[in-house]
Amino acid sequence: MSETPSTDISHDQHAVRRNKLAEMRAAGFDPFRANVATTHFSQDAKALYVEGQDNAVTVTVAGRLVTFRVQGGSSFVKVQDQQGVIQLYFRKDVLGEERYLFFKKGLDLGDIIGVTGTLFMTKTGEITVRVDSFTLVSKALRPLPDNWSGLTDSEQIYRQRYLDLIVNQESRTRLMTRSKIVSQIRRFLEDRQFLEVETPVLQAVAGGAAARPFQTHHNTLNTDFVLRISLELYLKRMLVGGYDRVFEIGRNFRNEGVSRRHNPEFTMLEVYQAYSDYRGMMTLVQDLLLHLVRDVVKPVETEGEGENAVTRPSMRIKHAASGEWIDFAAGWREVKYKDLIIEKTGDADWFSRSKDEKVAGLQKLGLYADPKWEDFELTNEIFGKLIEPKLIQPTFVTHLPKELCPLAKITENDPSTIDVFELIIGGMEIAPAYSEQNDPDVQRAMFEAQAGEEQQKIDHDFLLALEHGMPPAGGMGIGIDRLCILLTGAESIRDVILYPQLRPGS
RNA sequence: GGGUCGAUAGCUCAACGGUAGAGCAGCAUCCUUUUAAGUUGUUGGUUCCGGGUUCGAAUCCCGGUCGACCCA
Repeated sequence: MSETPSTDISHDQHAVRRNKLAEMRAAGFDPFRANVATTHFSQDAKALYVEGQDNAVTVTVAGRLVTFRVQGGSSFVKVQDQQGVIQLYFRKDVLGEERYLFFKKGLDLGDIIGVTGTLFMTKTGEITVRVDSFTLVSKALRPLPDNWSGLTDSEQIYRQRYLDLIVNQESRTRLMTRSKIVSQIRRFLEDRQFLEVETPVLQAVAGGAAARPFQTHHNTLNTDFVLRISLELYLKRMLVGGYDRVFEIGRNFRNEGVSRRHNPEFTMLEVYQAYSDYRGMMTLVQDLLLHLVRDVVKPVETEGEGENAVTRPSMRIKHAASGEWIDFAAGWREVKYKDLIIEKTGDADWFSRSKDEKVAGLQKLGLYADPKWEDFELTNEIFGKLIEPKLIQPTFVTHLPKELCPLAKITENDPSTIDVFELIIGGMEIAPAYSEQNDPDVQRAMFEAQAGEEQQKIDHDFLLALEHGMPPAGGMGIGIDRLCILLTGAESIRDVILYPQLRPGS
């Protein structure tokens, strides 16, 4: 140990950067008070370059420094903005001794700068800005993760998503695709005269689904509330109110497990269309998904190899979990729930079997069967465990058992099923849709049958609304997060949610 | 909730009972068209936290925190 404390901070990047900032401020320049009037984003700027006409166009662009290569009196750096990366060329003889020194010594990877200069093409063919002037507009006091290896620690990726977005290009584009998907869903529905509405998150009764809600409390009303678990019941009130086509894209909250496919808060789209039914919803959801694949995801397929390779638009997306290609352009399969069960069990009389026989049937299929389960739960275990995960290509499963949803119309010639479908793609439930129940008496009876002893959980205000008359309607929901998993080929819901739920860090 | 695995420099990773290392980044140096990484030199560690075993622990054991995967 040395007698005198070392003042060498060259190893401490945070301290080095703070020193540089302090020197700038001492010299009368504060980067955090500076700004730049940009004229273009990076890719828009590059698009202005005309082949062979170097230095004809002047642009002002800004972004974060992501590469920094000094070659003596000239330097190449790259900045990244929302659109991507653009290369900048700094020369000592253009900028002058003092500014070039500031550039070389004052700037660090991660800093945000603005530059004005002219477009030219380097001898290796990259469109580049020849910098006439530059401004530091934000100093990064912390170093970036290594731009080459990226950020791999999943915890840091989720907790410090901004770092992930800066250095991991896959995350950048995947989460941008999510934004575009949501935006295009809105446009698609608005083009069909659907109105976007916003309904309460804080509710007295959490209805519309079977899930455990989060509880909260309003102080001045001195009332307990729950966070909504679905959008359904308030949107149907809109149908009663005469909004014939409505939708909402909103956050739902379910106080349940966290997994690769579940986040406690997640985004749902729900759509209701008066004078339609579940078959109308089939057309709507298929049109919507084809639009999203064609115009947002824009998959391409490559044929041939090397120089002869040709890429052309495709409608196929690779399913990350199975490696199978999901073909959206092929005819979408439609099959009844009962037929799938009969096919899987090999028992044409499955639905008239006793409960004991069903328990035995599950065990024969290698499934755990809890004797406390109801008949429909036993059957649905087969669907959930053995059938749904295998439905990779888009499949409408129709006519589910009526116990699975109390809000849909009973099938006219089969009182054991309801007029609904579940769209399964990639082994995941993507979109359920119903012919909505609008008979207030049937609806009340269904609620009471399901609620059992928990009568206080029935939304009587919703039943009152139905008694005023709700038009017949088709309703459909899409889990936006799962849709994004599917369309971006992600492996986990955390990859398509900017800030997935984690335990608070230390 | 249960099981398995993991946490080492700013980032990516080695070291698996015997002096904690490398690449990138940083710092210094030379370099005016480079494409992850130009030259030469060089700094940098509470090995997640707390106990224990041992002459000696990043490493073995126990407890905890956080994360990933699988199961419920």
